[in-house]
Amino acid sequence: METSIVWFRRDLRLTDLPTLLSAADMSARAVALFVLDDRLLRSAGAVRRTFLYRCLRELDDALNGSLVVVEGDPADLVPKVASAVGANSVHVSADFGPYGARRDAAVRKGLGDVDLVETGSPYAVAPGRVRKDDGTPYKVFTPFRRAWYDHGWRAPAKTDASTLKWLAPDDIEGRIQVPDDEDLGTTELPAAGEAAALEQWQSFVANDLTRYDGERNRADLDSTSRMSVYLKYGCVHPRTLLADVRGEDASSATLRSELAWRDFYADVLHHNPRSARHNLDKKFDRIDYNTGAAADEAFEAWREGRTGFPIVDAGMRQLRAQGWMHNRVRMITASFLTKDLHLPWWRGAQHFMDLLVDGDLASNQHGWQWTAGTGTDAAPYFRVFNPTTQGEKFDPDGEYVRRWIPELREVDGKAVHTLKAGRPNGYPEPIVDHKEERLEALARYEQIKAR
DNA sequence: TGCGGTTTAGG
DNA sequence: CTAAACCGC
Repeated sequence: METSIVWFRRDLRLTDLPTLLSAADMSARAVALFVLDDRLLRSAGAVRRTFLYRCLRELDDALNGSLVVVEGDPADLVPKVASAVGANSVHVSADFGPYGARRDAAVRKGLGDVDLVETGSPYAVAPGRVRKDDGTPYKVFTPFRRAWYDHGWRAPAKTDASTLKWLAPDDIEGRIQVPDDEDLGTTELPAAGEAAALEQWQSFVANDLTRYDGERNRADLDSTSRMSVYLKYGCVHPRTLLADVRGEDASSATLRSELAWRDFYADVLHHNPRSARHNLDKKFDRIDYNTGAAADEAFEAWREGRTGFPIVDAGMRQLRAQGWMHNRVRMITASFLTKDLHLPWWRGAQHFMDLLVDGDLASNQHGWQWTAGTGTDAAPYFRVFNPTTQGEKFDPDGEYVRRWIPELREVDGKAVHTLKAGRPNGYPEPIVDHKEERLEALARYEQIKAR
């Protein structure tokens, strides 16, 4: 009898299971396997580990308790489980990036005659598939999006895991319970799992989609889709979302475009694995960053939300409180770190990856590189966000700042952004002069441009 | 998903 | 005269 393993990676996609199973003719018996990968877990941060555990518990419920969880190195454990259950094949969604490729090679080696079958990707179009006519990858977003849209994608699979015959062998060595939640202090996370994802999505489409294009940049409104964390963990597939936003209205088009950014950055990282840690555009390797004790102190003030720039501090405090930050504010805080504090983007990107529950290597690192001006299709070097005018524009009544900075709660309206009447309750003076540091950033970019 | 200087519409 | 539109960096 045919026995297969469905190896769930970090993406716990229930959505596409029937498709991948029918494609593989896995009607007989299947083991649902998740490997708690030491190396990935350590780098994830407590917030993402805990959210992952919650997703796993939900998945286990959906599979009637037959999810097999083991802990360790996939290169050892996947072949071991395959051998224990006499599997003929292992099915896993495609991965990318330096670690994913190395891990796949190691797993494949251990499997011997057992097939390792890639059964899809957590993207509308898998990384590497959208290419120019000459076969090279796109380096600019807009033409990528056009080609991505022309390429198209199949309809989402229907979720019905209950029709599958899941095996839950008890004698698998190292099988463990999903770990308990870690202590997150007062951090509040969204509900985990596929049901929560679909509920949030349906509520967004019914109530907020029409306002999306006009209001998604407003930090003070809950006007974004909040899908990032569910996409990250595969609680929902982007094709499921795309199937619901096929309209020609501006909001549907903008939402599709945001999903195209996600696919674009995955594609960029797929073709340039080094760009997870290094400047994609090498000419920026020569740029002068601040270092030493004063730089570390500034970095600490940024991380803790006490830079004296209200919109920046509000964002950094929201990040700690929710493991999430509004996208517009991510750009503002990132611009501040790179262009006002003259610190390298990877220091900020690391902090975001430590705390963001939706932290995704491709989107995070390339979002940062976009702001820093070092990435593919990056913002031009002369574009420097002014934290005060950005605050006035995207938090016009100051509600967002007051929500996250208690010291400023008694300041009325948009005056919280300028604080001309003073800084109450010990809220700090600005740690830098934005006008000066903007010119300093332009001068440093000018330097590397010269040669 | 800039900024700042210049042009121009409108009163 | 003001503010929005325009435009080069």
